[in-house]
Amino acid sequence: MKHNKDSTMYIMPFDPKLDAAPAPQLPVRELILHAACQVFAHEGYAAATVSGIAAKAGLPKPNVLYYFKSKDKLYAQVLESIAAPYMDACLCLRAGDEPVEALTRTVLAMVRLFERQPFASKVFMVELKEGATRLPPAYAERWSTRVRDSVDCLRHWVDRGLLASMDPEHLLLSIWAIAQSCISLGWQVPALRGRDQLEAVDYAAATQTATRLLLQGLLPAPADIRRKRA
Amino acid sequence: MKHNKDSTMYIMPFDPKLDAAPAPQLPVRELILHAACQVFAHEGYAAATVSGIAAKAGLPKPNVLYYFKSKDKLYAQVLESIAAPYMDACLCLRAGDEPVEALTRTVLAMVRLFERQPFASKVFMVELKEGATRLPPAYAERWSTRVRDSVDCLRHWVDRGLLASMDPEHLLLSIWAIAQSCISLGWQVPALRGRDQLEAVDYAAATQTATRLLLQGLLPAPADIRRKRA
DNA sequence: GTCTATACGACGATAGAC
DNA sequence: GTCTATCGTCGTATAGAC
Repeated sequence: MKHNKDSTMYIMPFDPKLDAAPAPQLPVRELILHAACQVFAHEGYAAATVSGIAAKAGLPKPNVLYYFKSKDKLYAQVLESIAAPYMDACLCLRAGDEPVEALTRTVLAMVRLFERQPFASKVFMVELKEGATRLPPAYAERWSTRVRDSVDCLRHWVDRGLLASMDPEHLLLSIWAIAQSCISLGWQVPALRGRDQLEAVDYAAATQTATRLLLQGLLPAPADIRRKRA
Repeated sequence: MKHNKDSTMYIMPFDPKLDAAPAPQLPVRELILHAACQVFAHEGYAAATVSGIAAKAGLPKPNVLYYFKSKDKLYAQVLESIAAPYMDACLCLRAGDEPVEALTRTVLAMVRLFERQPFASKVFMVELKEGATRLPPAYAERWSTRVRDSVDCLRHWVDRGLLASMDPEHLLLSIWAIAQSCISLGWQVPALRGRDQLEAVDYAAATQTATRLLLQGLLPAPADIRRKRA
């Protein structure tokens, strides 16, 4: 174990709490996965390069391809190494649950994940939006069935009048989108705030905002009070 | 004007109504922009290639670079050629408006745009999420100021009690995200439906879903009725 | 304006010394 | 396991004939 031309980039999460444990000494394989996750998060799959990942990890390029045979497989491994928590966070609705409690729990779990693993979250959510086509088959299948379960659950709630009448598939997408949009100011849209102001996100506030926005829109309309402007 | 090796891909929108006018004879420049828009929408900026765009347009590769000097500039031109309607659709909130009416109008305008220009919409919305860094400076500045105006408008409404108490920046992002998520089943997430089922989206239903979801969550809570399960 | 041929670089991946 | 050198491919972009 030599490598490491530039000691300043040995492991460099923005915050000690961010993503995987920043243990000073990490098995090389984990080290590469960690670096790859950050690079894929920043650049996206297509724009990311093996050289860039190697540089981030402080290794020469061939070392990366020694552990993972190709860029494609490395990306798949990254996905596989992070997928599990997202299954539980994004797809934890069950027909027996109480809707408000279950949806609150979903939002909370998602935001928690975003907080602890911002890079992994970016990678996974982008992959989701692109159809999860690169998820290893085993995961993809489990993902699909659990998506169907969640959609069925939402439909069940809608049918029983526990939720407003909406298309359950759109609804599931919207839940993810809302949870994401409430924490994505840091990642995206510098037009909204100053330039490159990667300021600390208030995750507690994000959770509250997302939950509020989601629930009040999901519950059956109680009384349609529309206050007019003074 | 010769080119056009393969007449089957002269111009090939899935639907005659989709994106720019499918006029059988289009100025070459427009033809390229049209093809580029589709390719960028499908592959994203990084993965798209000049060859691919040329093929889509039925032209040899250098012709594309004759009209637009580089891939970068071509992309910028695509953005510039489509940006205007999105300024009006995404950022049409004014402090004097009635919130419910204004927000309904926003959702309607966005979904309309998605319906008429699915490719352009994909390109623009992705660019937005990446920080709009490639928008030509002139547009970027106008975009920023109008974003600030809309955020101020939302804040104004929140302060006056016309909307629930929420962070206005998150709120603006969420509005866009909800509108998008209600029409994005076609583009994304084949895991939700069958494989590659690019079925026709019901845009009227999407509008209704998004509006319903958004408004009921935005309005000040009238009475917090929570129906328990039977 | 149109198009063939090609320059040039970057990237993914491999060979093979240590 | 680690790393230097390098190969083949494909990308953007250009030269220059028609």
